[in-house]
Amino acid sequence: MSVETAAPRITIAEAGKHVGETVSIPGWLYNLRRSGKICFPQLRDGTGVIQCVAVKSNLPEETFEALKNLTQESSLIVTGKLREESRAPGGYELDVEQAHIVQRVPEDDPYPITPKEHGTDFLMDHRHLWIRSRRQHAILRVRAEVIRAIRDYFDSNGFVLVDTPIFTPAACEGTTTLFEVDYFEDQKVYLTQSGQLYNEATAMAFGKTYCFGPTFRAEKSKTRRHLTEFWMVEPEMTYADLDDVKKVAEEMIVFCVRRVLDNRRAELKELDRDVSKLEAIQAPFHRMSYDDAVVKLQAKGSEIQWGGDFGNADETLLTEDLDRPVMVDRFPTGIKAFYFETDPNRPEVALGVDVIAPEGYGEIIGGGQRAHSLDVLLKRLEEHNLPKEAFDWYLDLRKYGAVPHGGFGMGVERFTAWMCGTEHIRETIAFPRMLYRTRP
RNA sequence: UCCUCAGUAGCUCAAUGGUAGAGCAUUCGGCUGUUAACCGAAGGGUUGUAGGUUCGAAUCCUACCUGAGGAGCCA
Repeated sequence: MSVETAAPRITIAEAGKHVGETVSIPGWLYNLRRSGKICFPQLRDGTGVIQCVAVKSNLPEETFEALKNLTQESSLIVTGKLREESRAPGGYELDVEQAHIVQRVPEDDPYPITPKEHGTDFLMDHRHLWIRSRRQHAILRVRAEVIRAIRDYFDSNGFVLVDTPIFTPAACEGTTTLFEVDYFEDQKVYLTQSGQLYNEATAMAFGKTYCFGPTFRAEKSKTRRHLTEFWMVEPEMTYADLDDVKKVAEEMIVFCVRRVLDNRRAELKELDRDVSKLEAIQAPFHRMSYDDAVVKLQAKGSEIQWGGDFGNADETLLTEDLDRPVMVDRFPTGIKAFYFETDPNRPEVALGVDVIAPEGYGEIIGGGQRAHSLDVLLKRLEEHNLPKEAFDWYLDLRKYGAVPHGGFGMGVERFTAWMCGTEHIRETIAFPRMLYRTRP
């Protein structure tokens, strides 16, 4: 059963197509300005905000009084005629003829988030309401666009979506950063930190696959770039080498940036995002070896030595003079996970690649070519002190038709933060999970 | 885990060791074109918690709690 309205029901986003018509719009009171015998309720409905005009002399007494004294975020259905209006924010205005108040927010317990400024702690405590605000609303719409673009890219380029489990029996890579969960019969399982090992199995079955879902990292990282629960897309390709991985990463990023620019212009404007920075994201990206990156960083004053991993400041330094992402490859084997293929000409470097976004957004993609020889993998497990038995099924992939293959993982929130130009990753997911925050 | 900063009205913030303040929000009054409207008035406080110094503490000291920023860690 659908909700009854006095006139044909439309959304605010559709207002332009109904100028001159009498329509009903269900929504919530975003803000209200009034002046004696006229008032301007601003209605939001999730698709936009529209200013309404209620004039005392044109309305029944109780309708005007109800509107004039309405409280912020009260739910209501307004009915009236739409017209273009240059004075109204948004360009269209609705002359109220009827108003049905669905639920009035009581004034002794008013909506806590006013149009004025608030602090981080307060807003995070009210995250369930904060997502109604224009800025948060815009960010989450960009996120949805990013996710849709990612899916479209892989779906239309021969990748098959095969999702991997969230409960996993052991570490994919390291061991210390896993959330442990009680399973039946005193068993322990862990929340996935990457679907990659399973992706390697599915890619051997389908050729090209990807998984896309939540990922969990029990790292005690307290930075503006870390969540304990985040969404990651991970493609995996067979008969592919490091260059193939880099090419797909580059193509996918350009595709997603284009989609955001094409479809979420209004949201980027709401966020005051400098879109020229995003227009500049074109192939080819900058390409650089780890060796050259270390030299460049040292020249810029970094303390980094060959063999060390980049810090946050290093990533920013590396891209500060660049207008598009940089792909850094061939990292020291020692700082990469056990499953990376090594360079046949230089066993001391791994065939991994990080894609580092400009403007200080840091690593958005990590990936590379996987070791595909059984002997190499066995040796590597030993070097990393990992139990061979836990990886028996994974090692099967090297016994039964091993081929060169590779892939990468991209964090959706970091990518969205980059698109939106947000300071902190916590705004790019509806209900962020962080080191010291799991509510609401 | 470490470093730094912060905690005062529902919110954002003021207040030389000496009477607890403003704006917004709420309530009441005014205004027929407002743009985070404006004008007038009212209500609203155990200054994060527990100790200590002092004639006197929001202010100084100690511990703890909470939060923020950063470091480390980080596929």
